[in-house]
Amino acid sequence: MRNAEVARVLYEIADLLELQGVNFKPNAYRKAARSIENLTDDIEQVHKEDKLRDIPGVGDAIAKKLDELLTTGNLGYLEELRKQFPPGLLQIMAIPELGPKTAVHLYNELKITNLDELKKAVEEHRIQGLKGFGPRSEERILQGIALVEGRTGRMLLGRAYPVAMQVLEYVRSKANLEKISLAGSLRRMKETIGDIDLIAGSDDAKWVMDVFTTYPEVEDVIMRGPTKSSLRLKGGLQVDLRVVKEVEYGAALQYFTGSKDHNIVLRQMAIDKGMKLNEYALSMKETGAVVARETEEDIYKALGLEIMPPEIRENRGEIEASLQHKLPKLIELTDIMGDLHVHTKASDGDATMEEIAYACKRRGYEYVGFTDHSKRLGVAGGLSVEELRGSIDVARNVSELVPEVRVFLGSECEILEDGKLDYPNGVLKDLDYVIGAVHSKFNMPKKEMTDRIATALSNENLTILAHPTGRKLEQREPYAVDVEGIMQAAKDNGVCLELDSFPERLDLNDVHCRQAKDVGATVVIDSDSHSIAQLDFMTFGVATARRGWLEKDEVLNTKGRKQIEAFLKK
DNA sequence: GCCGTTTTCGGCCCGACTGTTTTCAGTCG
Repeated sequence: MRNAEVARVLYEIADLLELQGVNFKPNAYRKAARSIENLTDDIEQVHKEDKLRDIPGVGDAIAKKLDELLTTGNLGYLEELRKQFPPGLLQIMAIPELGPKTAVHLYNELKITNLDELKKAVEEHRIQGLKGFGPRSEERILQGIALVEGRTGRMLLGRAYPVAMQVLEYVRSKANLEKISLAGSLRRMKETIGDIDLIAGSDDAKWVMDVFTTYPEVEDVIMRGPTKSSLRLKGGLQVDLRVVKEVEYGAALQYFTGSKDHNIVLRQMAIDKGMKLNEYALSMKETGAVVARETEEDIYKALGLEIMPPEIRENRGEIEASLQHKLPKLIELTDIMGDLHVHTKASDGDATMEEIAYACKRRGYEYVGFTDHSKRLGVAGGLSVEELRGSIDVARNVSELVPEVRVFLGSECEILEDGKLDYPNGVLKDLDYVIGAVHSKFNMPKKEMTDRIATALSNENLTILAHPTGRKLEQREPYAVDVEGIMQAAKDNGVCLELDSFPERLDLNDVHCRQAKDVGATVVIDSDSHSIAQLDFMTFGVATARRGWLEKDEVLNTKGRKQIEAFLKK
């Protein structure tokens, strides 16, 4: 069972306990679930080593339940909880502004057990009669149902980020604001986000709110208060803006950037110093005297910490590292010297090598690597051996046309079921480098998939392992594979692990990057772009690498042209 | 249900907004 699956079970228990109306237990289960999601190790391995109790938030009771779950694949406790409420209530709880209390209330009073029955009850105006509900409630519920039914889940970082930057720039310029920033999971560059959080510091909050709520792309103003407003944009994204006084900007930015777990530790540190930390300031508990608030730096400093980049504020050891002055110096987008996974018109991309080479020159890249698909991937225009040989000449010509950018010719070569590559070694050795990729037979058992990839890694022509787990966010689970074993094998064979920057992929993910760092395997961050515009996806790959604590030296394509030439020649 | 240089019980982050309340509960982040 994967960590994410185990976490999902605990989240469901938390929701069901919340329906029961018990206190504190739901949060205890959620904390344990988050820890397991963030775990670098495989939960099954932790279980095998009898170390479940070492996971933060896992005590005797939850450890016992995990043991049952991981041993039998089932959990009696969850089955029992499920019997107490109809499953539809969890869906009702997914409606915004409708929580466990209301869900149970509707169930007890009107015997409403799912979204359809709720919709019917609203349409027949049976909700209005209940205590605490009016006509407005019915309207909100109806909107909420439509939202839940049309919802695909969380929004990909790569989709939300450009939208958020547009809103931010609009408010910044129109309201003439200096102090405005992304906050929340988007500022931390999580791979998926729930909604867009913005924070502004201004002594004229009303004016800022006027500007914000009249953003041209607004579908619906969900709420509008003096310091906090929420919009739903035409694309369905929700944007929240919180305005605080100018002097409070740093405190608010820190607070609303999170993560929740990071802030809980910070607040505890404040309490230990006789202080209190909230969105307005770090202040003395007794007197209320302000200790720090204007900048994030001031707040971290007053707590005895070095400030850390938003991407690592997840309570995964960054606070300890800060205390010991051992924070990593994270890789930055400007460290990237080239892109080694780019598709062209020859397979399923939509630009020519020449067009892409010029685009790379404009970006200041020193090199680019073209890696069209291999023959087996017919659906994506995989190249025959003859076509591949032909593209070697094209690449040479482009290299002469655009001398500022060194052009490498590689292949995104299928790793077949037996671990062999899709071209004979005699062909592969004529390329500058080879990226191996799994695009077929995702359902192989773990051992077989691991052997398949390990075989490919041992091929002397392989340079990079593409998107190592094959997951696609909101679409496809990663295939079953021993990730740590693969990382070790990659390191031993001198093969780099790719961090594919495509928004659906981000594979390796942040936790895997951290694992690669621990193992000592080299990571290469690629855009996997199929168009010129997609070269920009590099931003999200670098952000994910930063979330995984990677530093410049741990990433292959921070090296300059000469070093890469030497590396690929080996 | 978890956790502990204020330990084995008694806490658990805390403030803003909404709707329908005539003072607040529920929800959210």
